[in-house]
Amino acid sequence: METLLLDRLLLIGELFQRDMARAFDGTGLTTARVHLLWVLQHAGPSTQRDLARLCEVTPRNITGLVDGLEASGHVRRTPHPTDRRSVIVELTSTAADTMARMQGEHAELNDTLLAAVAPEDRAALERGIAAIATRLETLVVEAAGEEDQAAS
Amino acid sequence: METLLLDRLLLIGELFQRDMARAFDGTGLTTARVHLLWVLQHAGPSTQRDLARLCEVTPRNITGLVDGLEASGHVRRTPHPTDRRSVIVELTSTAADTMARMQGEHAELNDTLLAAVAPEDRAALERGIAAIATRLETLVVEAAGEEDQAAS
DNA sequence: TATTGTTATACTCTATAACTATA
DNA sequence: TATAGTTATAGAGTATAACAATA
Repeated sequence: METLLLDRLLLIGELFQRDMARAFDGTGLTTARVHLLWVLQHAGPSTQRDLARLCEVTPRNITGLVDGLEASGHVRRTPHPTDRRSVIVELTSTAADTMARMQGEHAELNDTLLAAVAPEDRAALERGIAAIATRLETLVVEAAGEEDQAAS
Repeated sequence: METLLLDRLLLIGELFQRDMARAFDGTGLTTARVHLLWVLQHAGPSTQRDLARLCEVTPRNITGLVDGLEASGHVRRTPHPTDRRSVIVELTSTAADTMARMQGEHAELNDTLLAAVAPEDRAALERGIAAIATRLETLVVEAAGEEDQAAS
């Protein structure tokens, strides 16, 4: 039985997750926490409310993740300069270094995987994956829209 | 800034998960439980120990997942014919129907996504993804091996 | 009155360790 | 003595709801 392209894509996603989880193992970091660090690195210092929106989770969840990351020394809570309700979360310098290193490894992995593809196939591969990602994103957005409609 | 191929692949993985989770929403099913159902559909009636190995999860975890799926009527526990320690888990007929339908939708999604790719790019895409999956699998296995060695 | 974050509570997934029944 | 599954316990991630402080 031939393997569907879809199954290979799912396998790739699983392998990524497993590899990431293994890389964090022993550091006290988890997938959810690294995701938050990643978002912080890209967005810069942010309120917890903004982090909740960017991560698409509840504010309550951000409280828990920030609690953990603060305890492990990866982030710092500072008061908002004008809004006393808000809290600004920012990476510590060691965490910023860690994230920069991770981004480097990420680019390196990208190159390693691309090197496994025959040079004459690369352009078509890039186009095909971009097309699939776009199509899938449309499908997911449509499905979510229908659900919202059904719920109202 | 150009998007890395790796980032698109990660995005595709996330979108799949989100779409799956949305599809189960309201049915009482979760990603972990559907995964177990999927394994059961492919392996046929199995002991919990075999399910633990196939899902790469602890036996304790299987107990919990089977408890939930039994309560929701998706699986049935029956005694092992010869080994009185063992339990055989099998899909109920309704769950078998559900899984067959899901497999159909899965193949349909595969076709839909492939249809978004230019016909002349498809062969190269298939080859490229297969090459990447193989390379990544090798990397993950190697990394796990090093870790095992370090732990001993 | 609306918003930000937290406390309270609960559920799922996951793990390890100890235990029971059986092989 | 080893194996299959469960109970006990624990921790992370997630959610909703109620609440305090502030806007």
